[in-house]
Amino acid sequence: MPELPEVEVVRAGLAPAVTGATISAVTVLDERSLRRHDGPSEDFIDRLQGRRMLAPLRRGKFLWIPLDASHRSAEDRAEAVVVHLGMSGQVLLRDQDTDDALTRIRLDLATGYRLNFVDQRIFGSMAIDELVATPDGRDTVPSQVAHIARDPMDPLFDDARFVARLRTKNTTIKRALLDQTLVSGIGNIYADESLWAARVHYDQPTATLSTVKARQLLAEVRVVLARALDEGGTSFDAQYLNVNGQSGYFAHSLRAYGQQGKPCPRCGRPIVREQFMNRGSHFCPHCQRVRV
DNA sequence: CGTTGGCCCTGATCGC
DNA sequence: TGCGATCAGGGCCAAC
Repeated sequence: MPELPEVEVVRAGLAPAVTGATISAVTVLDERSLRRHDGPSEDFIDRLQGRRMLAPLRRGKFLWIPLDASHRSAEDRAEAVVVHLGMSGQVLLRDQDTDDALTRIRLDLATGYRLNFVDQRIFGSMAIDELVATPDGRDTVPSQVAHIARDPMDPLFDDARFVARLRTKNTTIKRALLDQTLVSGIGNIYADESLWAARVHYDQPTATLSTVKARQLLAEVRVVLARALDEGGTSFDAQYLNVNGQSGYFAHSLRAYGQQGKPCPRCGRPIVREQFMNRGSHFCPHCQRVRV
């Protein structure tokens, strides 16, 4: 489900409710949602109950809430609650008398709020993870986030390095956009939308993209992500909702994703959907051609 | 080593 | 109404 804009909407929605709040009770309804937690659910619960949360952060599609370190000994590493929404995860901000279907983990806060981590397919997860320095030493992130690249909305994202790495890769451009170690936060929807905007075919080998074209594509990625964020993300159904259970509106602005059979907004010829990497790729065969 | 196919899962929806 | 097939926004890792 959620890509960078949707996760950022969740982060921003969570911030006022969790920052400075203390966790009073933790309920693990389905242990499979702790697959990325290094320990049993009792460990997750014990380490979280009574802890105070700091302002939530995000990189790409990963969201985390650092935990207040005040009660720990100096040798302990700082840690955070990491949330990944996978394909179908949501975080819903509720009162403590409200339950949601498919809630896998529930956090009750001393302020009276309840956070329901809801996830149909259980590809998402919550975990307590230690914070480590990023390879460039400029930031601290959960260890399970350390291997991914900065996202394109990050002021420290290195455009030149990204373009240079594209050139050395033996792969095609959509694969590269979805490779979170090259650039994070882009998923199937925004990959298709950005490629459409930049008029690049999904199967174009990255090594054959000119520097100019690569930079243009990166610029389109940023335009698409920023606009989607501005519209509250993409909601097709109840699979993506913000923390208050509301839909985003970017589905109305999609140009390629899910538009198979409809006219290309640029040239009027039908958008086509093909299978690629076990998913759908939506594109305009006229505007987006593989250039050798 | 870098790249890739297969797999992890459930529930909503659609067609018969 | 019932039921099986199909589909879904992601990430990981074994196997090549």
